[in-house]
Amino acid sequence: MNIREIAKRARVSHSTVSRVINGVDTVDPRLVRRVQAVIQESGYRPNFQARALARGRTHTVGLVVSELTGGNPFFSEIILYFERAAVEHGYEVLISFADTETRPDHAAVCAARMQERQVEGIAVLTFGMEHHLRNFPIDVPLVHAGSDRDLPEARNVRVNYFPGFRDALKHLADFGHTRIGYISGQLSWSSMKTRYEAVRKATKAAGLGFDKDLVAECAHTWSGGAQGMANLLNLSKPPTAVLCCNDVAAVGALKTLGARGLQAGKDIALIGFDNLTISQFTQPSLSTIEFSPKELARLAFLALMEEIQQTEPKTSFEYKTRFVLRESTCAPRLGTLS
Amino acid sequence: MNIREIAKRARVSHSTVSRVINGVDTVDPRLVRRVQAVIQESGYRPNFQARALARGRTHTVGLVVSELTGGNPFFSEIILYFERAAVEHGYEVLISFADTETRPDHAAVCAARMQERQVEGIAVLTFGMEHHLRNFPIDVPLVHAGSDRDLPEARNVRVNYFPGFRDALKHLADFGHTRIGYISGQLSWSSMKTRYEAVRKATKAAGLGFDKDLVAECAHTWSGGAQGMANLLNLSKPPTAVLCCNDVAAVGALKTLGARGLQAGKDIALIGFDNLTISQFTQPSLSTIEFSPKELARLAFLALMEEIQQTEPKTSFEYKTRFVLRESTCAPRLGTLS
DNA sequence: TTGTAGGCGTTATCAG
DNA sequence: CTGATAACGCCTACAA
Repeated sequence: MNIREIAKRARVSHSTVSRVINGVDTVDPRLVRRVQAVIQESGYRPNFQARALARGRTHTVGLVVSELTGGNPFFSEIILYFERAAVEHGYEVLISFADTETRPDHAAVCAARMQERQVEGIAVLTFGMEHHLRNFPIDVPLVHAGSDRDLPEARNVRVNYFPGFRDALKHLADFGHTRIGYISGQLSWSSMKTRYEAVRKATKAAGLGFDKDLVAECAHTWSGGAQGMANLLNLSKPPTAVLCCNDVAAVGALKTLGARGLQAGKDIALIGFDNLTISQFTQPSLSTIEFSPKELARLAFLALMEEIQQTEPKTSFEYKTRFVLRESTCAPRLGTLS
Repeated sequence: MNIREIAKRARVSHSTVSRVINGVDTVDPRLVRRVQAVIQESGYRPNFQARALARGRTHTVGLVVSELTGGNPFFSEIILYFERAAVEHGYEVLISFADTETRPDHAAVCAARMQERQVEGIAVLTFGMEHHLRNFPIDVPLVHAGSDRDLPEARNVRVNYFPGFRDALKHLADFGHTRIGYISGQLSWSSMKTRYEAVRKATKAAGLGFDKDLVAECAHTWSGGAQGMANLLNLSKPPTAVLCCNDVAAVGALKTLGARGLQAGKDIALIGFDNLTISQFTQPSLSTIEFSPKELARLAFLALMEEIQQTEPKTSFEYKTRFVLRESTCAPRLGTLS
């Protein structure tokens, strides 16, 4: 069933059918009705491929996220809200998971595949692996998110990690903590590097000394967090408070604490990052730093729209992190006991 | 940069270029080299839209999942593994989240949108809301997953809920439990209804009586689980063991237990469903029933391939649940104390 | 206001 | 083995 068939049945030319479909208002109302009736009863739907080919626009965008984080609800929500924003703007989204671990250039491969599909733009939200795209000339609009500065290679939704960490560290300093640990993701991920720097800066801003020995570099996963906390507790002088690079790692850290008979919010202060729904349901609930996938995904999509439409002047999109106080923090105890 | 431009530069017809691109082996090797050289240096990539139009195949499939579950890692992994299987077979995937809560027909709307995009098939993995598609004539191959029986309206990856629940209940019965609660998702979701029936059947199979009053029907979310457990504990005679419709709800239930000073695996037995990664990181770790998104997504994709290729005879895909023992179960205590 | 003709970038069917 | 030529389904001047 195509446009010509409809035309034949409605006894008009296929151009007229095309006009009706596209709401051109110079068509005789009687013809409009006749055509629409035929469309109705035949259940005809225009072929998007053909339309895209003719118009040169696909109304499709690509979204590349990191595969490592498959079990991390953060990315699940990124996808959800990105898709929602896209649909609201009449776009469809092609999804791809990049294996950033074993194949650093995989995100580029995914992006290239999408480009063949004529996507109008691509959001590469891998939070730290974007730089591998530089060597691949992708010539559709590209958007990243997560870096704290403007990127030379693509539009970026900047993330200001500082406010969240600043208030978190101020909170800990007020409690009297001086030995503050940090469970970091692998610093080869630029986003993890950026968070690390933000922690360092925030520590100093809180008037505390930053101690590299209290940084555990692990995978930013459930098990990575568990490992990181184990490493910190095994130090001869463990920290009295610990920040984590994300909530998933913080949940892993909680597990290690439990296994050693320690309790966050009582024996040690623990702070996560992301403010996932789960952080409300841990025991104790997790103080954390909000990094809303909903907001980020929305900003990323809007930035992508601007790139596609070449809007000028460009809006400067920035996401500001924010400290969320719950139950997992307390005054120093571990250090003072030992 | 299109196929004609390449043809001009390589001094051949565009048909020859097409042949080279598609690896037709009757082309003069010298021409092949000449064409490939031009393709190389120009960075030309074929236009998938045009190719799809000409071939009548898009090599694209759709995946519709439920939006409610946005914060649930289960769906994040479903998407990941479905995409992976698709890419392995040379397919790209269009993703959509259906708002199954407030718009029961939304999955159908999403599917219709995808159909306009000429997807070759659609997997609607909403686990319980599929029946709303019946009234929408979608005429591309459709696959569902989660029902325990073959569906009239679409191919289905059957899930056998029984083995998992049977072993779970046997385990509880061996401990001596007789009052076993169940935190169910809303029974308007057919998948929740099916799980409920499986629990009932398994309870009887374990030689126990099934008590409807010990079933709490809530949302299958973190907070739903918390609420469900609260409801059960508020009974005049609470259950000594509780099953949950999924792990996310079980984590919510753990939260309620903690708030009341109770401990799973000591004061009360708790069993989840899904075997999400997080179930290894709760405290105590969660005994659960494995419902692997990885395997399910893979089976769903394979079933979809069969539907698309109209393979005969059809493979009967069934996923069998399996009980996973961890630390959250114990002998009855709560009831015996009161 | 309507219809005719040409084009979007491919693939596929023919002669040659 | 190669190259015209005609689809694929739609949009859009341009002409009527």
